Amino acid sequence: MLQRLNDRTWPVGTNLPHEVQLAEEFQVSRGTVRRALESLVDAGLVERRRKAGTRVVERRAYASTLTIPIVRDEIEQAGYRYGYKLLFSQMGGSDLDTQGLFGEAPLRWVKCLHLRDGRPYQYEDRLINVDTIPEAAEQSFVELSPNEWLVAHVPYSAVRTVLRADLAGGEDIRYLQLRAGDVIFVVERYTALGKQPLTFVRLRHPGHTFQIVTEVDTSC
Amino acid sequence: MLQRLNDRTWPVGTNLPHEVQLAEEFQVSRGTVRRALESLVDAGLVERRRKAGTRVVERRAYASTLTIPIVRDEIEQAGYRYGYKLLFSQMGGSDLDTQGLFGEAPLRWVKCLHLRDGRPYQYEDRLINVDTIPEAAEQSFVELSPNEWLVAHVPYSAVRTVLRADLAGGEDIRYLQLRAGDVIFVVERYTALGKQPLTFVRLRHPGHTFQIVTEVDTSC
DNA sequence: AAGTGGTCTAGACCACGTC
DNA sequence: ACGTGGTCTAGACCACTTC
Repeated sequence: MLQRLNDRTWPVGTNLPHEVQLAEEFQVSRGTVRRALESLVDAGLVERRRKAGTRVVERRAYASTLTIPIVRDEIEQAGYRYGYKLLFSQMGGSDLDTQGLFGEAPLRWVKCLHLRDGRPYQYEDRLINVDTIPEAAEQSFVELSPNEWLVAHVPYSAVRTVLRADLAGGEDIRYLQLRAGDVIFVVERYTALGKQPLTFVRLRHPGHTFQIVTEVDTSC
Repeated sequence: MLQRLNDRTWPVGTNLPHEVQLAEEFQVSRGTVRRALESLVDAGLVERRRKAGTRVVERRAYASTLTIPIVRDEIEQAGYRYGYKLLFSQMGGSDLDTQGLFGEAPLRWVKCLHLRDGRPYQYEDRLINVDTIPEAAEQSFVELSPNEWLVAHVPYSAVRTVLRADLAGGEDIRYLQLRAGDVIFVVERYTALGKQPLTFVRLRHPGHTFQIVTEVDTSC
């Protein structure tokens, strides 16, 4: 079926035969046809609706998958030495614009720096909801970064990610050792478990050393 | 099962009971348990290996999905007016660094501009492999952008995406009407069908008006 | 070697949404 | 109303990989 989609035997807009017909044609059971069709849906190649049937769609979605990396692994796997420094930690307050995401919940506010071969790689500015993650109040984050601790311990179900480019500002210049006019790559991430807010983080990378690369291959 | 993962009845590192046991416990058939477990694998919550069993993993992968948008839709759905202008088109050559991705294949080289409410929104610099997409030689791309035409007509199976931040250079300043020192958000995308290269594109957006937002919710 | 997940079958019934 | 996809079952057998 994938081959027929790729060689445009079934071009965009076509309806495929229904499950029972496909099962007969390929001499397999309906269940097997279903699993195959489901994987085509997952790959974003067709869409299915009851009664309407299975339709070939334009290929655009499902291009790439972003991950929440452990910065340490990211750096070490690239063959560099990882370093970490806690810059700041307190309960409550923050100049981050959280747009009321956390309501009145008590927050832990942490700033830290991830280093690659001793040089600033990422400046992390984070808020943690102590209502939903009470253990976060006891963590010092002196040795272990919030990033690493959270990924290891706290499950989430919803993520919102924003990627953008920015110019280096005051804290970037100080912590990331940049100059005014330098470029910053910003990742903001907000995670929740169900409707409970967990954490919001703003990650700032020197633009000249950082990029996100994703690869996907859904080949035949 | 999702609930047990979220409330850490089954914490990271645990092995789940095997399929037959779960089937008995939840009073369903093994097939049903399997489908549920498969969706947990897709969500990146567990990993499974024969004989070794089903294991709870750290939650980091599978955060967000990037799409290959049709720029027109992206702009119009945000409530703006879309505009398009072909800047340049020829066969062969290019100053883009394609790192030998296309080998000796004949290429179509196109530059164009996507406008939002009359203002430059995205500067597109693209190479199309005419060996694998011969129809691309006949398209003028005067009315219809390569982006739109390709998404509608050409299936792909592999995508490589690079996201980064940059400073505005010569062409950005001219086409995107920016000033030296302004920030650019760059998306580079390379697509292929199997091992056949299809197209490489570099998209440049004014950094102050552009960001990528992705949301995922795998809630209970 | 044994135990786990992986694949397949044949059949039943359900539920949605288009016609 | 009816045709399509969606869900479930009970069972068989296979294939990998760890013990």
